[in-house]
Amino acid sequence: MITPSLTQEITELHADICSALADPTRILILYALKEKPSNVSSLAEVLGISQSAASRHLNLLRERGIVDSRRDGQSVINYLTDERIIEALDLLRAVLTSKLKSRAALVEAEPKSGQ
Amino acid sequence: MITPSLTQEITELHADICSALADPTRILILYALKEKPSNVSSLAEVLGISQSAASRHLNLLRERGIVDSRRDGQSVINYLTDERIIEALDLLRAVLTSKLKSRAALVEAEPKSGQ
DNA sequence: TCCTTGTATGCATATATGCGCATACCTTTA
DNA sequence: TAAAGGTATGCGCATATATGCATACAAGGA
Repeated sequence: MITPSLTQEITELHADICSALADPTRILILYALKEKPSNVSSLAEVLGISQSAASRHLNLLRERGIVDSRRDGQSVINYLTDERIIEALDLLRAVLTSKLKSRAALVEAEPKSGQ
Repeated sequence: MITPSLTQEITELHADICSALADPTRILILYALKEKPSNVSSLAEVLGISQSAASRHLNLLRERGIVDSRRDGQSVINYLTDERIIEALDLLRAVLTSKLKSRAALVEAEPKSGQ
């Protein structure tokens, strides 16, 4: 029973995942967690952001199911739930790189100030 | 010469691409364009959105370099610039599907109203 | 040149997002 | 149980985003 509204609901969830990636700080957080699961405050320190900002970003990522956490003593360790998120980010970064490169090539070829 | 601020700038561009995907309507637009490049108003009609909304979404996608357009008579044909965007979307949708499935499995196993 | 079709945009508005600050909350340990 | 480390959150604010409506623009045909 696939209704149009069901499709739309899934598309909204799809967009929710994308919007979780739509912030520079969260992107940095995700790559950092890929390297090393860690707790809120050390993450905040590493990335040079406030503790509250880190907490909120992680909370959002948890709500979206992209990050999960387990208690370890007095701190809470956060980790990625699915490496495919990183794969997707890498793909998108590759797209970005291609664009930057071709733009650079244009500048090379056309010295008369592009646009 | 890789400065921290350069890294940050790239991360911001990375996030810009992600945020282009962070809207249900735009996701539908991208999948529709993958199937068939098309002009603003037919896209609007197919997706059941207003012409102005379609125009603005396409404009944003163009600014981000995800969509490009060429004039064809009186209409403007829009098309994807890079199929990897779709790959990334598919990856993220797969992540979503996994989560929905495992959540469903939990409901199966645990009939005492989850959470 | 005027009209039609197709597209972009200014305006107003409702909503969402990110952040710092201060503070409340939860665990563990002394 | 009190103190300390670590985490979450209410509040206020500045900013960004999405949308409809009406309208300005652009290109092709009569």
